[in-house]
Amino acid sequence: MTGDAKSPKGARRGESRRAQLIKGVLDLALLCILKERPHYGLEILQRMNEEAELDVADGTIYPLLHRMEASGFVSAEWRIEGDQARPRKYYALTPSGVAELKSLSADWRTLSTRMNALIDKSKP
Amino acid sequence: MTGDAKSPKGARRGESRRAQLIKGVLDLALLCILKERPHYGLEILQRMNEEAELDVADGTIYPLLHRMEASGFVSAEWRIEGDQARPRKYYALTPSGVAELKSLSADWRTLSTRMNALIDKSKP
DNA sequence: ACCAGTCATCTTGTAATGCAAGATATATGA
DNA sequence: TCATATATCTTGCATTACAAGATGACTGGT
Repeated sequence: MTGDAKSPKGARRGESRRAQLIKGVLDLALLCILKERPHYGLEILQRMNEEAELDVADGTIYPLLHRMEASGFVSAEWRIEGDQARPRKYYALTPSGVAELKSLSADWRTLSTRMNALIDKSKP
Repeated sequence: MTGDAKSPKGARRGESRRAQLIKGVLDLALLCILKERPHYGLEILQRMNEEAELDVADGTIYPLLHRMEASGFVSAEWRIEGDQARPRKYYALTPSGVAELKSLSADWRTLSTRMNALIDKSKP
């Protein structure tokens, strides 16, 4: 009746990091960018658009940053840099965020390897 | 007031194929698999899980197939194969699906190149 | 001083979709 | 007959990328 005898029932949603990866390359991109140095919001946006060509909107980046902060991967701090007058909110990687980056990028490597193999296989 | 002086409206983000890609590597994987030969639903599921390690559920694959069919990329046909008794629904690529595969895999190549560059840059 | 534009952050509403769980139906074997 | 396996499909929920809007503060032109 249930027809689903093999599915691991204990695995509630949110455990599967692979699903996360498939949906959000954005998470990985963000962690990579913050690994280099702290950035503020619009700066991240610019780097994603120009460098990674991900074509992200600011309505995407701020909720993403807040999710990452709530997960403990990112910390935020208002700061005044150099000669600019207004403070900007700088986001930085936490140690736990560094670990997450390591884990996510390993997952990415696996996924991209498999996908490339699939694509090659589908060619003459 | 509206603070909306910057939006270059028009064609900007309409297509969203990139968003599609980011979210759904599944689409690409499906097209690749069907390019080789027609498959029926659970067969696709097995290949995705074993070969691509995408960890997909059947509640994912059937809606995906129906979307692809509605988009004209995939055609479906009940068929009886060899000695098995019950018919299975075989899905195959249409010419338009082949074109979509070509387009999507080009997008994939771009994305994976940029992501790998980002990841490399974030390393010591 | 005033006003328009820019920078920067944040919120809201919508649409897409992956997924667990359930429903349905048929064939096979105990 | 009943349980199991195969196979397809549906439903409800949670996530989330995005457009559009809101807010506030500084700057430059007049």
